[in-house]
Parts: sequence; structure tokens; C-alpha cells
Amino acid sequence: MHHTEFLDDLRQAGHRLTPQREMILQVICESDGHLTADEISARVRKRYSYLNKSAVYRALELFVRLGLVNPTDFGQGRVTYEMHRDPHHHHLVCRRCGKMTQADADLFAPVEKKLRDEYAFLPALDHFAIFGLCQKCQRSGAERKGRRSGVRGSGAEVKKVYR
Amino acid sequence: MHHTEFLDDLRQAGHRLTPQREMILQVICESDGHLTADEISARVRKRYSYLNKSAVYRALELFVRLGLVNPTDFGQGRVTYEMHRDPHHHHLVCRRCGKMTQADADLFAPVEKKLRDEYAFLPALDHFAIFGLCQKCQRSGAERKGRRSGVRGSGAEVKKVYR
DNA sequence: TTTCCATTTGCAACTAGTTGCAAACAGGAG
DNA sequence: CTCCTGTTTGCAACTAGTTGCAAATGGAAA
Ligand SMILES: [Mn+2]
Ligand SMILES: [Mn+2]
Ligand SMILES: [Zn+2]
Ligand SMILES: [Zn+2]
Repeated sequence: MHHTEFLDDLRQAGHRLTPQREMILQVICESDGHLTADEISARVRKRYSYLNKSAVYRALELFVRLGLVNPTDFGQGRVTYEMHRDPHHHHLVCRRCGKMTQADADLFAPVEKKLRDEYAFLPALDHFAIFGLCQKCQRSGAERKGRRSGVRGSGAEVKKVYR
Repeated sequence: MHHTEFLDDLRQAGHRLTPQREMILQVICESDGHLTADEISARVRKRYSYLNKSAVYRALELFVRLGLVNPTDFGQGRVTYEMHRDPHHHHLVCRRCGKMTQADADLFAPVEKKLRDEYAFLPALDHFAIFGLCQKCQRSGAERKGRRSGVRGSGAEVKKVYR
């Protein structure tokens, strides 16, 4: 999959093909992981002298709107961007140890069906980051002592002992 | 549900009960909608002279960690906070017209089961904002002309016509 | 090829949220 | 009641991302 494949998507949607946009898309396309806006800027600047922060964010916003790129917030204080590829996937993030694993694209299929059928709503459920507890951390955090019955909190809270 | 009910949750988890924390929790508890950090600050300050920005964010982070409060990003540039109440709920947000409706708590039950059974992962799936298209906007946006087969984009993109 | 103008960029100022540190203080121990 | 110490606050400086506006430009039309 080469980035030039998508340049027509832009023009045909009535957007202009600027060198900034092309370089940004190329950098995301050449990477097979998640990149932050800053990482994208840095990689573009290696080849294309200067590039403004706003242009990067505005280009990313456009690519996301066109469905070319997926934004994801892994809870690290900055959003990451990844090429939208089929089949897509989701990420499972352990809140205690940080371990990240992947889940299949069809994970939300039943949710999507229910929303269509019962709520007449067409959801966009590509590429989520789902937070929770990995197998190991479920075990080690088993002795939760919540005040009420429900599964409140995520097990990340550790009882503090004085002295 | 009165906020004093939760003050023991704090102390018993080894956290200190400060006037700031109590006022912040009270304000969230008295509201039955979603409040931004700024709105919370403003409401607290009406009763409790001064209150620092950092204290608000740090208190909110704590309440979220303890499962007392749910944070939600509706895509408006600032996170909102709401008391965690049972039964909880999810929000369906139309990307085109902005219409918001609610969905039942059990929406993600099949996802939760699959993640537990097949991925040994215990997800936290309370209170999501799910973006997509409402019924009306699905109809009006039906004539999408995507370059490729899949459901790319969310219909928010409108074809521009020159002259 | 040149003209033209809506779109896009760069810039600077802004907002939301985070962080490191010193001073204040909650609350347990004596 | 007073002391003590780890926790929490206020503050100021910082990061990530947004916005309004003037200058630059992509690309359609002539
Ligand atoms: Mn991914
Ligand atoms: Mn809600
Ligand atoms: Zn883990
Ligand atoms: Zn709508």
C-alpha cells in the first residue's frame, strides 16, 4: 500500500494536494505503528525542510475525517495516528502493568448490530483502545475490598498502609 | 445519593479528606449531567472561596481511579465528568448533526464476555461516547461515493463543488 | 500561460491539562 | 492537646492541541 494511492481520495473529495499533506500521509503510510503528531513532524522534516504544527494537526484531522487514518488515545497524554488498514484491529491496554495486546476487528460486531437494529444508529467502531486488566493483573489484584458490590474502579487502586 | 456517602471511600482507600475534594465531589454529585473541569471549579468557588486548577484535575483523576466518577470525551475539546451511577449508560453521538442519545449499560455485554473468555482480559466498559450517524443523517448522507468498497469515513465528509 | 480566488499554510496567541517543587495540612501517634 | 510526617495544595512553568487572521498557493478557467 503506497501513499500515492490515496492522493486521489483527497482531490476527489475537493481538497487540495499540498506538499505538506503528501509528506504527512507518506510518513504515516510508511510506518506500520502508531505515531504521535510530533513524531510525524520530525519524520517529515527530515525530508521536507520546515513544517508547521498547525498544518500537521489540520492534515491529520482531515485524513481522519476521510477515513484514511485512525487516531487513538492510549492514555499517554498525546494522541497517536495510524494508517487505516483492512482488516483493522483493536487494542487491549492493561491499566495496571501497561501491557498491550490486540483484538480482532469483529469484536464489536454484536454491538454494531444492536445499535443498528435497536437504536437506528450507525456507529464508527474501528480501532479502539480498551482499558482494563490483563490476565496476570486480574489475579494479583483479586483481593479488592470495595465498599459496595459492583465492579467499581479498575483494580489500579492499591491500599495504602500507614507506618 | 448524597456525596458524604463517598467520603469514607476516600479515607478507607488511604486518601485524605480535604475541603477541596469534598466540595468537588459534592458539586459533581449534585449535578445530574456531565460537567467540565472548569464548570466544576466555578461551582465550587461560589461556596468555597478559592480553588486551584491542579487540585481540581488531581481530585478528578482520583475520583475516576476510585470508580466514583466517569470521565467522557464528547469530542468538544474538553473532558466532562459525571457521577458513576448504577445502572450506568452510554452515549450515542451523531457526527453530522451532533444529536446525542443514550444506550443501555448492557450494550457491551457480549464484548465483555468475548474479551474475558477469548482474551482473558477484564475490560472497563462503563460509560462510552460512541460516535456515528443518527437515523436521519444516515439517510441524507446515503449517496457516499467512496473510492473503495468498505465503510470508510463516517459520512461527515461533504463533497465540495467548485463554482 | 496567465489570472484568479477559495483553500491552505505559517504564525502567534490562546485553551486544556500536566508536572515539579515548596509550603500547608490531615489525621494518626504520643 | 501537640507533634510529626506523608499527603495534598498552590503556584508557575510547561506540553499538546486549537484558533483567527494575513500571506501564500493549488488548480480551475480563460
Ligand atoms: Mn492500532
Ligand atoms: Mn453520561
Ligand atoms: Zn497487567
Ligand atoms: Zn445526525
